[in-house]
Amino acid sequence: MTDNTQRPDSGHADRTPDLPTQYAPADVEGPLYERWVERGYFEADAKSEKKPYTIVIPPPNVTGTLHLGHAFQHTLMDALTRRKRMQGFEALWLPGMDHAGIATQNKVEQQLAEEGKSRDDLGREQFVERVWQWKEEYGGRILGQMRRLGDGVDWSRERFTMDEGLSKAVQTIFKKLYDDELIYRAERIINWCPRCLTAISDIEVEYQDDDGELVSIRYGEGEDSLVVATTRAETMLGDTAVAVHPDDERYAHLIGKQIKLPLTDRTIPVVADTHVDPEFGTGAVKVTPAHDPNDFAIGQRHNLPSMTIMDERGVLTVHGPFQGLDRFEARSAIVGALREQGRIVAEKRPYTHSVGHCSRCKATVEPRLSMQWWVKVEPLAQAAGDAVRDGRVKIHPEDMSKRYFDWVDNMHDWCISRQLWWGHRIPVWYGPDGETICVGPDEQPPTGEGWHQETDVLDTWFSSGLWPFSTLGWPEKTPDLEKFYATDVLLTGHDIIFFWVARMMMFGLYAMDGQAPFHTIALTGLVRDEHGKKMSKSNPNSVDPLDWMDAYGSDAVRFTLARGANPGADVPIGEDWVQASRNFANKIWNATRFALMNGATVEGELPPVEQLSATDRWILSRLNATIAEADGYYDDYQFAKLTDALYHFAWDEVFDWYVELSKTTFMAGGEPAKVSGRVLGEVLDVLLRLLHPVIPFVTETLWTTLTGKESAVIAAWPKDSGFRDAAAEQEIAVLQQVVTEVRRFRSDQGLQPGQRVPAQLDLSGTALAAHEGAIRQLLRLQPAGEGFHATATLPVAGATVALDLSGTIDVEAERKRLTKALAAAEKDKAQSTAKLGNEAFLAKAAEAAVEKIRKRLETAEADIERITAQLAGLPKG
RNA sequence: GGGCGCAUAGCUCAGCGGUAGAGCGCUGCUCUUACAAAGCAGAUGUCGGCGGUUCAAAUCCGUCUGUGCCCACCA
Repeated sequence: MTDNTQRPDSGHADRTPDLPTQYAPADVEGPLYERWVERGYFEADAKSEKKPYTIVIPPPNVTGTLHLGHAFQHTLMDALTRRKRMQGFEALWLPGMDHAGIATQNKVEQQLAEEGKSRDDLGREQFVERVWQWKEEYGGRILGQMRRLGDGVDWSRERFTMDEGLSKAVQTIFKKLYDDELIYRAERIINWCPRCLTAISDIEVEYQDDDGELVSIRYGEGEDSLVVATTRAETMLGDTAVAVHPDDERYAHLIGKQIKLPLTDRTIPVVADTHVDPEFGTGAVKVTPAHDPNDFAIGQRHNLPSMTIMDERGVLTVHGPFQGLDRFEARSAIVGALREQGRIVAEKRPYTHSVGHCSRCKATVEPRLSMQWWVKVEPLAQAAGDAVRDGRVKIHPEDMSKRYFDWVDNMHDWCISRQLWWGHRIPVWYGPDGETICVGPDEQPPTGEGWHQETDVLDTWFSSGLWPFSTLGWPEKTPDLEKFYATDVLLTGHDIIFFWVARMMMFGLYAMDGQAPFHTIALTGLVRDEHGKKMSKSNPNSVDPLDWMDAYGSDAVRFTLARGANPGADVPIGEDWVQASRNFANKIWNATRFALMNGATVEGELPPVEQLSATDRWILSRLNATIAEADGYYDDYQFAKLTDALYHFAWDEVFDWYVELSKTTFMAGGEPAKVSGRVLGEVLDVLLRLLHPVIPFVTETLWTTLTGKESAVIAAWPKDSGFRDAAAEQEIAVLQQVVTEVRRFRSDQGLQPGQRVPAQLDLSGTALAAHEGAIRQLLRLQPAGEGFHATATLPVAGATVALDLSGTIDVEAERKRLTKALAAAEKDKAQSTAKLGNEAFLAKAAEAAVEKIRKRLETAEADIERITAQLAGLPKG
């Protein structure tokens, strides 16, 4: 099956794996993915007997392309579903896209603008038609990129929020909410984007500190005057009052009076309102009910009229010299005019204050009084909060739930109408006599003279709020809905808790009779650059993950992202780290090549324990412990710890030690080599399966080559056999200690790694007798022949290694080394003695801790004795 | 203005009461029966400052400083 990786000159003739010496991801990844899809591995079966495991994808915008944030979340979701599939669940990862109202409409409008046209030139129907065309032609590029990443989604269930079925879901729930009086229409101050020409919800407003200027303007004349401060001078033309605090003595004489509004022929009242902070500015506030949410509230309390002075594009409409000016032009013009009249008392510039911007186009939001549709959020939000409070839905990591509660417990009604054309049109019809009818999906809209449908569409988050069940067929009781709802995990960035997560909770609980849409909400951080800085399109640090996938393979990108995934925390990623991951993939690749060249196999039963060497028992013990560890991390969404554990087990233990030790066995041949081959086969088989959910491509290639089986995608998940062998682990730990210590000596002595040295090994104080051959091999030690003269004797962990360096020994280096070792041992002894002399410690510390210290003391004392003797035996310098 | 979080090796981060860890980077030696995208060995930290609790504190408490994020109707 790896014919695409074969090279004619790939070496040994006997049992040659068809693997080149370097892993070349590009050759493998594309074809593998398409094969998986063709074989239907990712298609879930609603009729299956298996337990379901469901994740719905946070639907990317149709306009979107894959960025690192997607790659990150997709990697984790893919790993979760792939593992569950291997564990025998009916795993469904459902893909799809969001129609993304404003974003998409803007895109197509831009396109039209290039043709010199506007949406009005086309008219609503044609424009919407055009958007659909755009979608067919350019939309959904991200879907191809998801294939590239390796996302194991069920393409047969791909959904789009504007699909017929999903539109029906929207209409159904709208009708239900309307009938339950949870949807209503009202005139309020809303956030208006003068560029997109639509209302937007509170959370679609991004606040940022902008430089403005705070001007103080004198209103009224003489005695009957006061000074107000504002950053929005242009709105003064719409002022209908000035407000002061009721207890503010400075203005007590003015309350209730009318004062002259400059630049107009109007007079406005001075009202008393506790909202005013007497400490701030002059303690007097101009009140513009139609253009400021606070002022609107004041207006309501005092029955003030609202005067709208701008049109939907932010152009002044009041008669007079300022008519036709844009709001920003008007601001400076009006300040200029006031200055001429001597009414500007003070100016402060720049004055930094927080200004709202449209999250879509960054235009400054204009508070605007208008008629909109609202969801009455209170009962829904209550239920959404309770579901988490009573533990039916878990938020992971847990401290993120505070944010969730803060939001759902203080939610304002949700403005759901948008003055756009692209989206779900509100299913309400207005009659000639002022009637309003909400039309359900199975009802006929009213016909006849004078009836017309609401022109507004719904906020795009309205339909995405239905995503966990609309995609499964709701409102029909489909087998999918039956089988796969509620979903298991919602995995998404903490930045859309409010936009999306809370809304799905509200709608899910409401539509599905109190059954929450997911059991667990796993919140991830945001992807950052290698210095922890935010990546954004406007920053040069922004990276296209496709570039990295081209250079290092999808697996490398995936592994890097998973490795950075500490729950809820932001993920820094840099190209160096992707390289490191690629190196890891290459390492596994070569280790598997080595194994195959030495007869590693998965054929037959594992040999019984009696036939296994300590080395074999050690690695199998560690292997099973690693399975258990990996399972724990997978279950807890601890991807950083998971990948770290597998990385170190694979590289440090299997590749650096087990494979190295097994070389001796393989060279010797015979039955032990066979046993080792079977064990190595087992270790790699399991390891590759453990890694497969995170790095599916390399592991698939290697695993199928190793096992000859169809695919790792449908392989069984490894099970911890429970086999542990503490004695073997201890034995190998001692072996490692001996080898490392002697290597350090060799290195200190300046010996070249390959240089053979005659040596005598005394392993009688250890359990390492059986490993002498391996130790000699790892340390390049020759048998001590005729005339052997030990120039250095190294005592390590009960073993003694005597080396003959035939007078070439560097006495000074050795003295230095020994002195250092002696100091370390003495420090250890001192610390341990102190500890053991501490009665409070002995009384309170755990038995194991005390035992550990005793052992340390023992070792230290033995070391001091040996090292002292060695130092004494060194020739004088 | 409120809330939350973070300060540990040059960089990015684990550890969260019992001898300071990882990856990358750095130094030296190496083509050694897979892998130089590698191997072996090595160096590097008063765990942000100051107090406190404890036999024992990077780890718990207080406080200060720096820094990041979220929320809020700062005219």
